[in-house]
Amino acid sequence: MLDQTVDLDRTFQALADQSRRTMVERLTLGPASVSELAEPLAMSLAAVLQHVQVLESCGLVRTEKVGRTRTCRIERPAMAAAEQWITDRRRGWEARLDRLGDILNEVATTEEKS
Amino acid sequence: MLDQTVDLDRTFQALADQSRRTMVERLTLGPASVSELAEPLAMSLAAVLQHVQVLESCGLVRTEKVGRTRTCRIERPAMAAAEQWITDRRRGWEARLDRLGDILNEVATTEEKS
DNA sequence: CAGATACTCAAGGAAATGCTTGACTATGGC
DNA sequence: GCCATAGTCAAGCATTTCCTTGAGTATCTG
Repeated sequence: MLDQTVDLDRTFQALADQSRRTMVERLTLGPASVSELAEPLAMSLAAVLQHVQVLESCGLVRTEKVGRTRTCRIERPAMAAAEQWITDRRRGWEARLDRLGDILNEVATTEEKS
Repeated sequence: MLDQTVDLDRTFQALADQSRRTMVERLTLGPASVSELAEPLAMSLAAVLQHVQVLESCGLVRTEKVGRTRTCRIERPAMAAAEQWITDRRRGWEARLDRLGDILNEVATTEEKS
């Protein structure tokens, strides 16, 4: 629980790349091999592998090698952590706007009374 | 609508740094000056300014200079876009798990029948 | 066994990041 | 006017990122 900072760094960093997001999008449709992930991308297989390793190192993806092919699949928790951070911010900030609204209402009411 | 790719790149990239996330967290509590954002961070003001510029360039933050102080405030849409991308993935992937569940159920039912 | 497939590893290079320092410019307060 | 405050600009530097190429290594397929 202590290195959530580092994990979030890594996770957001991993998502900050269109190629990797494309891979993640593909993987939400189901597991895929490295070559399958590479297919829509204009880069060497070695490069794709490096991306897979980035996704793996932040826990967004888990891989397993069977025979000569490595199968990749999405891992929920990492994605959830990123989502959580954002929703937490939104919540805090919506709460603030609510309070602001309350204050404005109160001011309006007070004005009315006077 | 075409450069959503670039924007998402930038936005996730911006969030991939603890210092910037700290600033964003602070800003969800309300607007703040650059020095205020700098206060909890162990770095020069110039560095903080550079972070602010990153947050600004991806649209997460808007700033306005009045007198000698620059006030920063959060901008919803950029954050929402990042959140949206993640929730979209989750949805697609949950839908898939549902279909998978359906199939498993169907198989189970068929097995039962036979 | 031979050739094709599916990665894997290592080195290297261009560009981007995250800082620093030092010099400078506007404001604001007394 | 003078000094502190709040920020700005520009170099410069260490690291990291994203990709390449070239040379492997296993694992199928016929």
